[in-house]
Amino acid sequence: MGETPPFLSDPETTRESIMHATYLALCEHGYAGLTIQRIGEQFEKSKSLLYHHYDDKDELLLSFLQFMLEEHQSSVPETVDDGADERLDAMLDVLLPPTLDEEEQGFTAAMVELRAQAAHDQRYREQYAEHAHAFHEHLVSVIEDGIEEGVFRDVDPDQVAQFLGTLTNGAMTRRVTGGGDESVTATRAEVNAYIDRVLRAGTEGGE
Amino acid sequence: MGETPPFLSDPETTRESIMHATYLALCEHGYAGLTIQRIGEQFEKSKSLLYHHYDDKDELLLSFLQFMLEEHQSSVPETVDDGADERLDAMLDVLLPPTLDEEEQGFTAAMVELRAQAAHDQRYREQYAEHAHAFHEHLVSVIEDGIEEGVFRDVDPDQVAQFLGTLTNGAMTRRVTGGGDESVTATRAEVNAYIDRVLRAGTEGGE
DNA sequence: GGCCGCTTACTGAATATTCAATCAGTATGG
DNA sequence: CCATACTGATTGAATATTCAGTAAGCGGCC
Repeated sequence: MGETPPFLSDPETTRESIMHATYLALCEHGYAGLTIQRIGEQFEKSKSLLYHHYDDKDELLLSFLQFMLEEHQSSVPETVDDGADERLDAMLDVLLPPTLDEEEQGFTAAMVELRAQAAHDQRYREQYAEHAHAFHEHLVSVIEDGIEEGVFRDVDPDQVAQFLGTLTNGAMTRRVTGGGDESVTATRAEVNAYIDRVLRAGTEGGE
Repeated sequence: MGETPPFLSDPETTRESIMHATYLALCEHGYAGLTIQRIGEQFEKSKSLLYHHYDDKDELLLSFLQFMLEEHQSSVPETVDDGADERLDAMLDVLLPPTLDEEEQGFTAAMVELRAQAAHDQRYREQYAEHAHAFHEHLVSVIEDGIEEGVFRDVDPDQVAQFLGTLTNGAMTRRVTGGGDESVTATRAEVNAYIDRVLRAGTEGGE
């Protein structure tokens, strides 16, 4: 846990470097133990410099949340040349991989911890609502495409997208909070059953 | 937020009272802001008394986690006289209600925040793994019953239970972290589609 | 009954540590 | 020479935890 994720392995700006340090401190100590001191320890420059770039801890952490959400967003592929069913499959493969390497594990844990803050912090909630909305729209458009292409049934794209979003959220959380990888592999397998039976058009109820 | 939940409205022992105070402090300040001082503020007796009943903050919070998990467990119904499909439906109605009152909202938020700690604290992870296992077994037995009764297809009970567990986890998290109630109502509706098409036996692919 | 000794529940003040944040001051580069 | 990047020392508040001491219940025992 706490490995350098590839996306910021060599930060170019000081602010990026601070985001990097914050990430490492979060992985090591958890959100509740995330202090300016500990961020400073992971930071190659001095602790006081943090206050030169951010007004206070609050602003730093909110920036960090945005930073992480952007990173997460950019990890979901946006293929366009494939069919809708293949695009959906590709998304689910990225969102529900059978295992995670240490790096991905740390990132996922960080995301789960950050997300939980939204339960009592409205600004975090707003950030997540925005982020979830973008992801939702992405899913909706893939499903709509599938319906137009005739590979998906005439389902309610919004409803299906919420369903899949909930599922991927749950899998992400579960994996790093006691569920283990097997909870995700089983979920992934059953999602396929769902897609085949509920979503996919074709010879109705094809066994 | 921070209403007294019915399950500990009038604590009988001092330790129960401390759990109550901890719950209120968690609702008000979040896990990261959960200090002994603030627990003491919600507690009718003195702050130092906390150390008479618990070795340190760590032990208090771990006890609190167990306490909350037990409460959560007891909120899921265990009907026996109904058919398996009705029992499953009843469980999902409890786990994915269309809305939450303020009390339930606070409880859910607290559970989500606590759970996230498991991402970097192994003891929390162990507690959750145990809790999740019990819930999983409960689901499995309902599904197995359904298969025996002939109301469910011959699915893999373990896989389906993981799927539904992931789903309910995700819904719980999502609702209080920016998804809102509509994400859950949509999910609930689509779970019905899943149950009808994938799980339920009978006139195959019944529209 | 009434006093004793022991345990348990409880308190308020005090401790050392850690926290976020400030600030005066030093480089450095255009 | 001015702005920006940066540092080390420092402040005061908040932190977890301790501790000496009070109050109250309780079983025995003269």
